[in-house]
Amino acid sequence: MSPAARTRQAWTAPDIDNQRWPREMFRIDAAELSQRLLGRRLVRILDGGERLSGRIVETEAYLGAQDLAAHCAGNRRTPRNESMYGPPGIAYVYFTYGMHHCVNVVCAEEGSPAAALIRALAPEEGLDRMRHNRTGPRRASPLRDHDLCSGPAKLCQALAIDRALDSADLVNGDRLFIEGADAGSLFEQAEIANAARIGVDSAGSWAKAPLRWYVKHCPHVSRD
DNA sequence: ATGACGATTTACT
DNA sequence: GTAAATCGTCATA
Repeated sequence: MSPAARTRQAWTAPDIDNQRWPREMFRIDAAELSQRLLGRRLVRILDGGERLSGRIVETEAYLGAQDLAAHCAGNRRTPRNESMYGPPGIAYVYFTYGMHHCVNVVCAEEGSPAAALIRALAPEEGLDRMRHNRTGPRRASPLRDHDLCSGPAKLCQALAIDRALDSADLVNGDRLFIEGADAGSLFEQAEIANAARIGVDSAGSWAKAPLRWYVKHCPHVSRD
């Protein structure tokens, strides 16, 4: 389906190849990466080989030392956020609120902290396992598909992503990676919404910066 | 050693 | 709409 035709539909995943991203595709700034990730497939291979995946439909950019909403604001560097300073193409997984994990894709040059937060997926492979990971084996009514990965902590729970995957290499590793290596954006501008980031109200002037992107009319995003 | 906080989610009024 | 859950992490002492 052409991008133009897709704008008339509620949401259709764009065609992609199954090629993994090479390192150089991550050597870009976080805003660029955040947009380019949309439509690509995040793949998680569990111990034992089971494959879980979903299309990335919502992202946020955390730009670097100058970005007061970022964990690396003012070049703050601690054991927790060390991987933000690592080479492009690794994961930054952090733990927050005493119970949740979130996953970022580290980008830009090594030593220059920047990353794209993955905020939502349209789940593709392993939905039963995701449901189990999210709620356990028993539940009165099973979670609906659009409740599985519609938030940064939800998708980590669904895909079993935790601090063990912090700094995991998305280029050469075999536990977490991104597929769909065609160059450029997979969407027309009109198919993508751009808005302020979520949960960064205390970041002063940076709180309102439009650094969140999501696929319009997609039921799997965290919010519209 | 201590205290405050958090790139969230869920349940409840 | 509001509030609770829950604890690693970091700054301060």
